[in-house]
Amino acid sequence: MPRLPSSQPTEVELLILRILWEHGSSTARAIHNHLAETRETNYSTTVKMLSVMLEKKLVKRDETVRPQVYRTAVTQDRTQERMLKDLVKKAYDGSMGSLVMQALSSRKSSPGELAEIRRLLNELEGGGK
Amino acid sequence: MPRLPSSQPTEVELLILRILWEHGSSTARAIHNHLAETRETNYSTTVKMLSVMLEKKLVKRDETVRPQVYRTAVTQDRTQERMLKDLVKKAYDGSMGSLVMQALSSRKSSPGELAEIRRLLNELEGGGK
DNA sequence: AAATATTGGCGAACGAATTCGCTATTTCAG
DNA sequence: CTGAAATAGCGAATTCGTTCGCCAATATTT
Repeated sequence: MPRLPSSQPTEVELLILRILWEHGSSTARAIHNHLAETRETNYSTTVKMLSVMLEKKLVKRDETVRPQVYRTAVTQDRTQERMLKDLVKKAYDGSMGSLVMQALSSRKSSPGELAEIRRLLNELEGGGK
Repeated sequence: MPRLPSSQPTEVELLILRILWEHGSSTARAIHNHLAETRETNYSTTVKMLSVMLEKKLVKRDETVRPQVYRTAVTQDRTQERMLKDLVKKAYDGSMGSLVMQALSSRKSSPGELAEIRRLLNELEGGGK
């Protein structure tokens, strides 16, 4: 009757990771202050989440200093890639290509982004030969 | 102390939606048989999930026939788009472009897919003027 | 050093997601 | 028509994610 353990960072975990990616190593207090800008949350909750993330090895903690300092244990790239792959598997039947096409057509990317993508595309097709 | 109601189809809901998208309107039994190919699940569970999805308006039900027949109430495109947009917001800071770039570089798409994407890209840049 | 404030940690509580047992209803074979 | 088989529905149980209250430990202020 259970449910599978998610393997991907959850909603709040991701919020905290993003704060750490953006601001680098931080104390619980600093993390909480950033979090509190967006959501109504309690300091206790932040600390608890950090301890959960510590167990899941999503963050590491320097306990030699006071207050303790947290840093990420996963990179932003790898995390994004994992989540993306997961979405492709769950919703696009494994076809990354069809996801990309939908992404491009459904959303207007900026001209700069389009140029960037075109450059990447050239690289990929060139390298493939 | 709760958690927010997810707004996106959940794991199992998505599995059921995919079955319906692929096979069209189906009875609970037929849906269950497809589900059971992949996961160990009970007929009762399938029926329950369908009733939950009915409440959430993810599926509709024709009760005039016996056995009742379920069909989707959401399209695959819209669902994918929603989930994609959600991922972009949560993990890519809203930048669809950076998602696309990571998608293209991290995964080898087939040459056919790349050509298709290039075609789409031309169309987008052309149309933008 | 005592009082006060900040930091850290634990366990309880709640909703969401998923599961299934059990009962009721309907269908169908004989 | 009667009993067996399939279908439908309900409520309880379980896990995960998230929240917070409360207490302990540590640091800061007076």
